[in-house]
Amino acid sequence: MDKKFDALRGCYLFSELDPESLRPLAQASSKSTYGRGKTIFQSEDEADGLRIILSGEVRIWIADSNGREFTLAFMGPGEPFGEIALLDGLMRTANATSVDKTECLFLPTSAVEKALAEDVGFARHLVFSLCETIRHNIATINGFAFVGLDARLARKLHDLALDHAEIDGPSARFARQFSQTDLAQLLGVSREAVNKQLRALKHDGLVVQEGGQLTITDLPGLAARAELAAGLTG
Amino acid sequence: MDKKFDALRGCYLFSELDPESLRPLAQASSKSTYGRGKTIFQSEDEADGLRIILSGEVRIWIADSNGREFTLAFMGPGEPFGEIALLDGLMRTANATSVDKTECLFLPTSAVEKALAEDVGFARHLVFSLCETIRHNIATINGFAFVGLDARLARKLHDLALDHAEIDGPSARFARQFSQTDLAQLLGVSREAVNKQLRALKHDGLVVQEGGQLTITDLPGLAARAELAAGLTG
DNA sequence: CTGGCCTTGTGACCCCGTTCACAGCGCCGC
DNA sequence: GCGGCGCTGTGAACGGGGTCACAAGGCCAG
Repeated sequence: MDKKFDALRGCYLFSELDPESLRPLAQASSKSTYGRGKTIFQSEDEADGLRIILSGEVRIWIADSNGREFTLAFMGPGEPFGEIALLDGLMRTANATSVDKTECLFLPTSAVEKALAEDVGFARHLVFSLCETIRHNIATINGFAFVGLDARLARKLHDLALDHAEIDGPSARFARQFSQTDLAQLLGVSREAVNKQLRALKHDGLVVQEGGQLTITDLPGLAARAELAAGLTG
Repeated sequence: MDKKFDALRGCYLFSELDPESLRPLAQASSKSTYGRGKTIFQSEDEADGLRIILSGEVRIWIADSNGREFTLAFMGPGEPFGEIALLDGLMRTANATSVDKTECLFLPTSAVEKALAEDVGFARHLVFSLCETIRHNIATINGFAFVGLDARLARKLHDLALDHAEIDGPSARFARQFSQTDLAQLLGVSREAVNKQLRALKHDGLVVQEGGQLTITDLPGLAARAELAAGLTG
């Protein structure tokens, strides 16, 4: 089980925990593997523990009663998820689904509580993670309240590029495909509306589409279109 | 300075802290009073500490570059605010303004850090507070992404009633006036749009307006209109 | 009392995003 | 190879919310 131990040690959440405390934590944890598009947990479930992504990608999303979906975040290797319901003991706030085949390390509630009690560093990192989530959500609210779809799409593409693309000067090539439906669900609008805005971005030479693959050709231009300074001030 | 001590002791944030640890914390804190509509801190300021409302009301809000405002929350006595930037060390996420004359207890960063180190209960309460903020923000995002303005206004009035009104059977009388502009800023729409929806609510007998004072006459009806069950499921 | 100022009420007009309805394309499985 | 299925592209029609422009009432200060 040194694999689990190494996984924990490599995670920034535990970077300040000494190896002796880490060993039992590794033993209490378990690895689970999910196929493409599998449900990890659902909104309103009861919390069972904390998960850390080892490989793959997880989508965190909410839905309405008609099946419309809004994705709050895509999370990647090294990132923890499922902390909120675990920490406050209430129902899950959102759904979590694997995008591709993904591996997670699962820490049951009891193990997390033990780690929290023993390790201030772990607790602090979890708090940072919560704060990051809040800042991300406020940015989302800002977008809904203040920003037109044109700038919102530009901003989202810009953000996605920083996380999911290899940047080469002014251009960025995505490591994976984001469909127009993916983008629509990230922005809370219809797929057709995204299509229309993408057409505008292509027309203005900010992105190109080669073989179904979207590539950003002018990252600074996108940032300008996103009015990155505006709307964040207050 | 027993006033500060009592104020801290009355706050649920410190409910598990023993009096001996509380005493120095009370000494490190200071009370500040703000007039109507005064700025407490601004978005992008550096964090200086944590505040707890003793009396009055504080509005937490963001704005865009054109001056349009969106209010994230109204906070009342006993509630802490300003934790986020304090905990992650980054700039403030929002503005805080006093609504009426309000008194706050101010705990500088150093005092909070000391309390965090000494008292697990305090840390846990702060974490609960963060989680509550996240749940509130997700509900807001849910509204933007899924819910029409009609239901969103109903939902917001329902929520406001629970916090700011005395409930009398199916009806609720607000303890203070919320102008249409207030509601518009809570919902992220124009004042005129709120006016139109209010007209519909009045027409359907869910609210009445007597002398500029809005009163809810049918709380269950409002809840139904809000489709409270829908949109939260996922 | 009177002049601002804030609030509510309301209509006209416009634009954007939604919904619905297709068409074409590429890929995978049988 | 053929038939689905998911993705992209596009257009028509509709509606909701934004913006602009007023009018009217209440309240406070001078």
